[in-house]
Amino acid sequence: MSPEPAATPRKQPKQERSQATVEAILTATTHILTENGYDQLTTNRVAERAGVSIGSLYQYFPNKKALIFALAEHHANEMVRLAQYHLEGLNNLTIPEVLRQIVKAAIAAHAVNPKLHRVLHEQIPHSEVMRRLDETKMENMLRSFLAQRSDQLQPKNLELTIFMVERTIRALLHGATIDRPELLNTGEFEQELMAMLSTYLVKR
Amino acid sequence: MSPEPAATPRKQPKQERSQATVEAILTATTHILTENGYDQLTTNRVAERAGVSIGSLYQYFPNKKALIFALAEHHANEMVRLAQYHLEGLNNLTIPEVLRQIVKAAIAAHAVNPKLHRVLHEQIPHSEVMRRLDETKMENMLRSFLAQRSDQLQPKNLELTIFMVERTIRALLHGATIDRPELLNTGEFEQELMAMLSTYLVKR
DNA sequence: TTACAATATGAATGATTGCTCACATTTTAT
DNA sequence: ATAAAATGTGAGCAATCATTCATATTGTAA
Repeated sequence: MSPEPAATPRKQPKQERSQATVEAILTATTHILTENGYDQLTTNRVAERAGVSIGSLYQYFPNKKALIFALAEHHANEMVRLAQYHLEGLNNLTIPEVLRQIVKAAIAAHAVNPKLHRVLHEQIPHSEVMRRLDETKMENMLRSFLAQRSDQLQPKNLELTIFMVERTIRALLHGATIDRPELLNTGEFEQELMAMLSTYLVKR
Repeated sequence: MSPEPAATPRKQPKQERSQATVEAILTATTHILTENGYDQLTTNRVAERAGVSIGSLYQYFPNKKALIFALAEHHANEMVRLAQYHLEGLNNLTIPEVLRQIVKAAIAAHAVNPKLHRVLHEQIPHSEVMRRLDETKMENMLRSFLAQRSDQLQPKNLELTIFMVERTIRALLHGATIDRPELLNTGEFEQELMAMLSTYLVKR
């Protein structure tokens, strides 16, 4: 990023002020999206709801797309962060055990802000970039887990397997979050999803 | 959300002439969407490309949303039609055999117009109604297939199973169509998807 | 205090675009 | 042939909305 002077970092009150502005803008965007939907999202309305002038908004976001992208990125990062937290220290587990943890992690990740998640995915025109936000990190995590256990794996083609498993988990969690939220409370859904992946992946 | 405007065609075309107009409009919409994308889709441009006046467009579609919905509906119907064609006379097959046919049917359905399918799903804000277009019929077909063979089924909860299988097939076909089109040529993808569902569903 | 930088303001603009409507043309029915 | 119905036309209205910019306020450093 910008070149840092090698001095003691000191809190810049200016920074705080503008930091608060940026946060207010992102929060307002979230609220308008979840409460009113994408077609009610105008930059002027965001500014108003954030208690900030429209000029300030354009001081931190060059345009509306950038604002939405920043929000989507933030949300994706939160989801990944939470998932990673659930996936620490899985080194000595078997494939079924790993899968159970991965499913649990995905469930937790989708609980970050389901309403926002829904709007982000079903109302907002997705750019190429945006579509890849969640995807890549999950694929990498899966790759490292599965590659370590390739001797226990039944399917031959690792990359295809990663693709299938990642998409399956994401689609089912996504679908449940949006259309069958009641499934997320019972352990049954978790159990069956894990079972499906498990019976497919493990050598018998 | 804002109150939805009527999505029903304004006028039922009686003469051949108007039938041709409607088709020209839908075709033009398809072309603009696939060649230029959703944010280039203006009603005036559609009319121009269709070789028809803007007034004529509004004679058959009350508003832009209705135009898009009509196109989405038409496309979904085509997909279902093609799928059903692949799914006739499966009465005496085993679950794995049925699954193979279902996967084949889904592949065929996604080949109807992949570019349009992509744009429809990733660039266009989806209404509640639109999201359900493909879903329901596929679920019903699955229900009838699986219910007939419940004695061979390993999972207990039929409705949950239908949900999982339908979403899994759709997500993987959708994902492959959009992000990994090369997978659709090899039989490997078909084989593995079938294998995953099969090992999960069938009693051992 | 003073000078400067960072941050905030919001009325105004400019461009886009969905959609209407008064009227013209073509087809059908009698 | 004539009326009525169906269909077609496109200039222009009206509203929306992203974005700008000239100006004001606030904080920092000397």
